[in-house]
Amino acid sequence: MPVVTLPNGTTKNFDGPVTIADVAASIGPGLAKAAVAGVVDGESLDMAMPIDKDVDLRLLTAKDAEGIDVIRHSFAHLVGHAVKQLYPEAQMAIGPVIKDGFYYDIAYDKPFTPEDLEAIEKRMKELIAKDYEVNVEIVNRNQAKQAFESRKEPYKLKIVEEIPDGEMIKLYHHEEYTDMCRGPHVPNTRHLRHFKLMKVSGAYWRGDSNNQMLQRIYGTAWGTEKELKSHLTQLEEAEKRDHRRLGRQLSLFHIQDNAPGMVFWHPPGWAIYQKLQQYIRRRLRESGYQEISTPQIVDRTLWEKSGHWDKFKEDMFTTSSENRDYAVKPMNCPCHVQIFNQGLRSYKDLPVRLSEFGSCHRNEPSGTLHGLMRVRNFVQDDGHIFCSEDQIQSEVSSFIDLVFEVYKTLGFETISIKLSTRPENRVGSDEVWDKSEKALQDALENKNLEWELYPGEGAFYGPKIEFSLQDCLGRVWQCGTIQVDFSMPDRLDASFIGEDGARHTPVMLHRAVLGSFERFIGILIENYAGEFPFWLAPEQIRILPVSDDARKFSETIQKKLLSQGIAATVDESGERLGKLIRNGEKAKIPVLAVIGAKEAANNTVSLRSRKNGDLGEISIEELTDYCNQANNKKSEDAPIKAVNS
RNA sequence: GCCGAUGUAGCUCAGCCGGUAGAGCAACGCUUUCGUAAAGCGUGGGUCGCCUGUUCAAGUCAGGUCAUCGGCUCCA
Repeated sequence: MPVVTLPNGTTKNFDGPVTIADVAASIGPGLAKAAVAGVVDGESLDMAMPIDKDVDLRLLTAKDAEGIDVIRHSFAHLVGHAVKQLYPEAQMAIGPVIKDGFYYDIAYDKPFTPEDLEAIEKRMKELIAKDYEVNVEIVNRNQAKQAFESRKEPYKLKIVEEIPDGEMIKLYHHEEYTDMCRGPHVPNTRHLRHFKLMKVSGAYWRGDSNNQMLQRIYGTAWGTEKELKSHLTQLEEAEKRDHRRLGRQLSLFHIQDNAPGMVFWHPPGWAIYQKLQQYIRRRLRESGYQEISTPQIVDRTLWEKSGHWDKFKEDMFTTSSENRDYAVKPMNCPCHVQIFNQGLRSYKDLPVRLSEFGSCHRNEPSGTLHGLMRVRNFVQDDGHIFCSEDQIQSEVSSFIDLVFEVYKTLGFETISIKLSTRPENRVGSDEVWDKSEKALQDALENKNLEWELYPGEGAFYGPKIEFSLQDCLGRVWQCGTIQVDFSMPDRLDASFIGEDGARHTPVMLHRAVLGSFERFIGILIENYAGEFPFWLAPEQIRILPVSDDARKFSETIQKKLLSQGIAATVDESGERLGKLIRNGEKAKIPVLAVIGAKEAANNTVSLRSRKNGDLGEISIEELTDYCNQANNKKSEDAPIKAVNS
């Protein structure tokens, strides 16, 4: 006599065993039709699964995130169904749910072409239209093996072998196609409607680069057509914001064949870079850092001593001269230790905070390069804090404040934090690990911050905190980090004289706020869609002379603005005003200043903002005041306020 | 590094079954001196990524190579 309790607290009594589908039907025909699976006492199960005891039940539909995941998972099976009909020789590996969709890894001799993808999608739509029942069957290991032996599915067999004893094995029958899955799956393909196959790519079996490469078919799937459309629109929007595309359009930078992964910054891009760097430089100075600069190329022996040569020599660029081998620095820390090591340090000197905008080269594999986001030459806003163990917590604490302040200034409000603790292979005693992990954790907790723990994910030399920010499209980018290092100061002979008069080894904190300028500017370009806030904009004000008569006055105004550090230009092209405005808007300039006979007579300019159009006249003094304020406060578009107030 | 795709004018792209390249925008010139997202007319511009091969003939076919793009792996 099972009693089923629903989420709203109501109960349903049944005379004997029922299925989840039966319960749904007893609640109402609408729900029975919409339900794709049920959660029974916390476990997600198929609609066909029986209930023979008292349980809590929650039904899943396309309106629940979990329900959509069931739908996505079933879409993966549908790929299998279609692929096996079209390409019977193909062997199915795994087909899981991912963010926004699903994929299926498939072994097949011939590469799938975009035409194949279209054919598969078409066949999937035909299968969906049949509204066929998906039947789930619980089997034992031998039955599962037999099924996939006869179906010639070697990858499925390997998976069967690895299912732990006692775990339920379920086969899902989609007409003649059979797949294996933990489930649950939709009971009928009528739940599968709103999807699109996106792309094919290679993927290693089990994600191991020693294994065979399979073909992965990616798809996106949603509960409603509207959600699908909006997802596709968002992808288009992301493409429009692509920093490589905007980088070309706005002439910010380029990368060319003979210097793969290295950036040629154009004047506008370099202007942004400079403003960002000057801002960070100032913030670091205010936070007690001393800026330094260290060599690009250092003798191999230093890298041997630091341990980098052993681990990363393949990824370093090397050169030689007069029988000495050198490496181009892949990171700045060993050089920073060299500066710390000059002269004798006392405990009274600690913490020593050294910062460098250090240009590093790493020979990243060719296939990983990606615009500004993954390059071979980048500049870190790097810094190393040499301190005592007791100082770790307060240093970490003030670093966290710095990260939050900088991200906020740069337009990012949503920040997530990861704490990674000791891995299996590590250096340093457990006591020191205990102490430094606690220091990081205490620093986070004292600020009431939410953070996620990643046990075992720390570096071999110490635990770390990583900061990720979320951009306006919801994408998450890991940027800042602070890492405790017990190893390098010792390897490179760093020491200080303690209160006791003896030599001690300092702890070293590696830290960066932005990470790399290249990547961070890439993120900024995409976050702002190329429409940089006033203070960061490479061209802040473009003056548009209505006719040639206005040129003289335009140039006078430009000089005045330039002399106050405001990036102003005059459009000398001689086009008509409509065209000048169009070009200014396309160049995403925050403020356009129109100057004609009227303005020249009144000693004013007429402003037009990127966001709000024509704003009317403003005096030159007011304009410069507000621009200076905007530059200092790093606010968005202050000249607009000037006119409105 | 691995799998697949791509590489033609400054940019975006077309170019069929091999017969020595084309559009729009941009640039340049002339006319126009203009008031809030495109004035009109005209002109110039290409070693078709690079190398080798097949062919009477290669942007087009084949092999190699470099780079880029989408993923995978990696990211000290």
